[in-house]
Amino acid sequence: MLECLHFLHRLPVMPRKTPARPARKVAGAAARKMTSAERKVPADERIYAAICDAILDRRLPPGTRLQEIQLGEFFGVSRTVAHRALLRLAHEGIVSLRPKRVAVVARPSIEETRSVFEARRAVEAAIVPIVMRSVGKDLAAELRAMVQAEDAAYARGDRAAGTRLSVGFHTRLADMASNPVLAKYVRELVLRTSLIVALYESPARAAHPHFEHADIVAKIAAGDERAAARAMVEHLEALEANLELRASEASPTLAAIFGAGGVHSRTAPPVFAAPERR
Amino acid sequence: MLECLHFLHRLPVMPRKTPARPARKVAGAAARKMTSAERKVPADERIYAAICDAILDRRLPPGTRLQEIQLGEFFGVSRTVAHRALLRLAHEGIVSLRPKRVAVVARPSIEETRSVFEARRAVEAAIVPIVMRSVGKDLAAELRAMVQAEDAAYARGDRAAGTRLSVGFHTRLADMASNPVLAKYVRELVLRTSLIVALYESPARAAHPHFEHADIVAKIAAGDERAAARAMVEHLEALEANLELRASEASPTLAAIFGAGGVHSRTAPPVFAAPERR
DNA sequence: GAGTTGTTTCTTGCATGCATGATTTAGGTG
DNA sequence: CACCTAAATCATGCATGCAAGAAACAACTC
Repeated sequence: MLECLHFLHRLPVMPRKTPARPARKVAGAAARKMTSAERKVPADERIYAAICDAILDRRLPPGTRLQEIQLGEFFGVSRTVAHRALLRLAHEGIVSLRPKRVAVVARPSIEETRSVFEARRAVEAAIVPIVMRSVGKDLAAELRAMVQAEDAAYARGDRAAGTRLSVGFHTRLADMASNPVLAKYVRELVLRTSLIVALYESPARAAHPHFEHADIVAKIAAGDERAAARAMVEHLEALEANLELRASEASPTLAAIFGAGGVHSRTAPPVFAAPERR
Repeated sequence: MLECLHFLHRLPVMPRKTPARPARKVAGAAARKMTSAERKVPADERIYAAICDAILDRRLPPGTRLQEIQLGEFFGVSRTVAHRALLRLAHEGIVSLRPKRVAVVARPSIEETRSVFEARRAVEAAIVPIVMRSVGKDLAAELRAMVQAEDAAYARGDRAAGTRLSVGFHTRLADMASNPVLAKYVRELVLRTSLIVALYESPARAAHPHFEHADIVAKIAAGDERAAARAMVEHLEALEANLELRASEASPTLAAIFGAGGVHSRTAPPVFAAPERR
């Protein structure tokens, strides 16, 4: 029952205290393996973060079903807590949560894609000059280092690391603006972008590593606010242009999906839960 | 116990079904007074909307305590539902929700104020050209009408209506961009601005009605994207500049607050719950 | 009398039970 | 054999009970 949550390889899977009352503080040898960090961070935060991580790393594709009982069991908490995490994800447009229906990882529509990129251009273009005004050489150096690490990752073929660093570039830049509001928006939009890319990424793009981050950093270092902001906008436009926004394989006949493989029974789903049928 | 929720003058106060099971559909003459609209809109949405409305109308000042049981009773639902509404408000920075503590309407700090206005400039300046590109004469006319209504309200001294229309100008403009993401951000930021204004509004500002909305519309109609966006930025800057960002009366000695009036007992709080003490 | 400590009274955090509605499965019919 | 229908199963929505923690109150000491 837990095996379909492989995308969350978070170790601290507490064995779900006995059906009786958890006896929170009494805690024998069973529940005491809790890092101090985990004790402080509320459980719903952990679930939220785990799902975000999984989405950013593309381990959790759009359409995946997220049952609250399952999630709760995995993290050793009740449905209530899992539900809270899902609720927050739903507010941020990362999971789709319709009443009485199983929560699923969102599948952003084409329209939504347009909106998300438009918003990213607005927010991130604004962030660039803010960072430039408030920041010293040291941060420029940090950015340069990040870009180098990213390029190195792509160069050695480590796409996973490359993606992570690429995401890191945007979020770190956002953090540098010292504006929690804007930083939150960027994080949210980056997550949604991750879903979008998972759905619509053009296969051609693999061969198309982008040096645009380096370009942005260079323009930031050069001190030309206008040029730097424009570089950011163009980078995001390129990213969007590289998508193949065809009307996502809406429901390509179940046969086409499961054709060769044989249909799995409900009680033994594939490693990744099957994408939501519709 | 309910009397301190006067700011929510929402009529449908269901008398909280009997302590026994609600028997949802059976519903005698008691619970059947439910508009079809109310039946569809989930209860937590209604609570959320009611609180937002109250904040926008300045009926609900920063620091007001929002107990979930109280809220739940008022709307005829359980703590669970009220809690969900509070959770959402907390995500949007409108209420402050620290663990094990009563939720209170947020009191944005000075730093936060800066962030909110910076974000508004970024988002709303971006919205202006988007609207200009996608919109026909009819919408320009609608904007003009809104501004006229607003000015009229201020002219006749109806500040409540003026504020409402002023808020409406920003949110309607945001809606015109046909971008749900950006529209959501604007709604959120406008709400937070409302709290900020409630905290820091300079008394001088009452005498300072702003014709800047009219200016923005004029520049939009004129078709100069750059000028229009700049007008929006300047409008927001003026708004921020008009605040008196002194370190909010942190804790002006209890005596100063309750000095003349005599202290109310806990069971009979003043009409508006006293601002959170700290 | 001011400050501090102990006690009482709230209020929230979380888990769970029941009911509703969705989804799936099985069965029946043209 | 496809399509529709009915029953069973499953997952969530909501209310509530219990425990932990905070706030308010009271008493006590210096």
